[in-house]
Amino acid sequence: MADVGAAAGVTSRTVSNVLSGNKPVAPATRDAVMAAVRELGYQMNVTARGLRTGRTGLLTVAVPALRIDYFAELALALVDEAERLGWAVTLQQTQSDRERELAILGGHDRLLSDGLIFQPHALGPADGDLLVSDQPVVLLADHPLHADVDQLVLDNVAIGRAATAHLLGRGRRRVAMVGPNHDPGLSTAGSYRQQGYAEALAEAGLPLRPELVVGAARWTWDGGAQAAQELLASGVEFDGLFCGNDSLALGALHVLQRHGVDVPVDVAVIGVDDTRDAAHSTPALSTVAIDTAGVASRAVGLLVAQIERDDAYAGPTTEVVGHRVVRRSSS
Amino acid sequence: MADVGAAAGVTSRTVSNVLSGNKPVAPATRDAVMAAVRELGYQMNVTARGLRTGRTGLLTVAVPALRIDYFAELALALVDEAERLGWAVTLQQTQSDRERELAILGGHDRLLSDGLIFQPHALGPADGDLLVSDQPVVLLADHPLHADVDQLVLDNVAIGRAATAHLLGRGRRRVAMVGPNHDPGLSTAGSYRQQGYAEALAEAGLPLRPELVVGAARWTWDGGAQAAQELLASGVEFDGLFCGNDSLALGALHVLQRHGVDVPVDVAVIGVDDTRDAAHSTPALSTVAIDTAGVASRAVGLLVAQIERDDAYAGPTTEVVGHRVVRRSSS
DNA sequence: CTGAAAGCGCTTACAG
DNA sequence: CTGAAAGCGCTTACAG
Repeated sequence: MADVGAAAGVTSRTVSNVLSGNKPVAPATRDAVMAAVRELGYQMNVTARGLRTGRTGLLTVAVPALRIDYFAELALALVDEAERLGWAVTLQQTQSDRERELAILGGHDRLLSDGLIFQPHALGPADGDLLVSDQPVVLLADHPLHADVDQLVLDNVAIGRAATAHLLGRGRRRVAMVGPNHDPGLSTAGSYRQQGYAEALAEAGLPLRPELVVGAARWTWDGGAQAAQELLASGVEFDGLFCGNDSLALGALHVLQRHGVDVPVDVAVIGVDDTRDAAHSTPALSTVAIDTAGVASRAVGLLVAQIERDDAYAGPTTEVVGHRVVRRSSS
Repeated sequence: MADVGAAAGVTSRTVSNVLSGNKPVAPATRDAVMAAVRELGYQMNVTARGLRTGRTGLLTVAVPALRIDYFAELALALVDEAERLGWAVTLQQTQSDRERELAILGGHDRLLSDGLIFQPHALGPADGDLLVSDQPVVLLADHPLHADVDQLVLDNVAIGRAATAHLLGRGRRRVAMVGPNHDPGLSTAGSYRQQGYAEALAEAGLPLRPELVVGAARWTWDGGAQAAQELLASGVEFDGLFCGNDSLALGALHVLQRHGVDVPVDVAVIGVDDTRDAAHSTPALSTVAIDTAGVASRAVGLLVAQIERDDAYAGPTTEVVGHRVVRRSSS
């Protein structure tokens, strides 16, 4: 930068002012500096700028795994929203590994960035106590964590209840569920959604039949296909199927149809998330839509407000993320 | 860091050595330092470390748009591969905007990172001359750029030829194509794949019928659905359909089926990319698979070799990315 | 509007 | 194995 200044007949301060635009510079000086920049092929050292200003222009987004459609769509929505506000996003996957998630909470394993949006997967509510971070944080979670930070939380019990109630409302009386994950290490949305499922059945005065509930270790298309196989193989009768997410539902849908089950006549199916694929299946998949774009916009908004010490930022809040049933042809 | 040293009875140099692991430190000293770190809740300033070492641990991946399945899968494969080697990835979208792509080539609009993997979309071969970068770069492209850097290039003509030849090999004689994009600003893969299509027809001694070629401005599911509508509405007969990518093919497949067209009996369909959705449609979609994982691994490998000045790195190369026809039920 | 200088928080030769 | 000090390349009060 000093070299550029020398070539333009000014000091590095003026070069800095021209390049950053922080302070006004006389047009002639400005042109001379830009000419020198071009001639010397000067490119600013962004790391040095970052050290000085305390800003990197980067946000970190940490999710369990990008191979899971929901997290991929969430991450990409966050990238879009951040970009709109002039920030770039660095992606980090935890693979639902508890140690890794604790390291992120604890502020170790820190990437170069000004703030963190973190979706834990293997942490319980009490683990929030371990949040020690001197950097701005927004948590996205399946349940509130015991931590004094911004949190956007899904109401998974309500989601499970809404999905199940929808199928009951379509006249189904033997509604099966695919999804609960009893891995003790993972506090997934599965058990909360299962609770909602049970509540909806109870509200309708219907019995909870354990044989209608099939677990799925991984919430993927293959997991859903396998669960549907199991359900069909068991010979148990069912006329409705609530799947923990859309990936499971699409896999299940495929298997049901291959076995000659008419969806929705024989079995009505509903998923959760409203991923892009849901609208494209045949029949198109009913689902409980989670407002991913809304989550992304709110999460980035809160994080940037923290980073920029926005006056309008009133301190940590815990907000519940909205959801709504989207009825399509599968139910 | 000096404070931590004071609390542990050493200087910042020793704290640095303990934290970085660069130099051996006596166990007792080491423990004292770690204790002080914990007690003071010290978290290293990664930006300062970056300025000093000249490394950020970050790679930038710039693609046209993450809403396009192929680029999303490519970007996520790059994230996976980078993570495997201990690097994190910052994502940047160009929206196929020529100015933005030129800014990236020119080294302006630079993010904090040690290297760049860049898939241009609006640049012609000659634009490569504008590549002025003092940072390591790997280009992923639809055609070689005139630049002395590492490039991984698709052979799009061969891909179009292979897809079309596959349909011809299945006995089809009136093969339609969806995809060419005649937007002069975009040097997409479309025109190359169309050239391959034409070559395959010529090799089989079949005429090129312009009425069988339908453009698609956006290579999305909706774009494919719309193109199929047009094709059906035009009343032209066809028994094979080559789509520029899988998203187009899945949209077209949906519309064909909704209009009672039996795939593959009436019309055999093939796409390109082998995105995850291709295997999940009914019927499962035939496609020309691009070795995305291979591209990701090679791209990250080349970039890291440049960054680390690996002795095994022999200077810029241009390599052709592999592809192969995957036959499924749609053809 | 511009110069000369301090300092952001690390790492690393230079000594011991 | 550790201390004292320089320096990475910027930005920004302090002066003028």
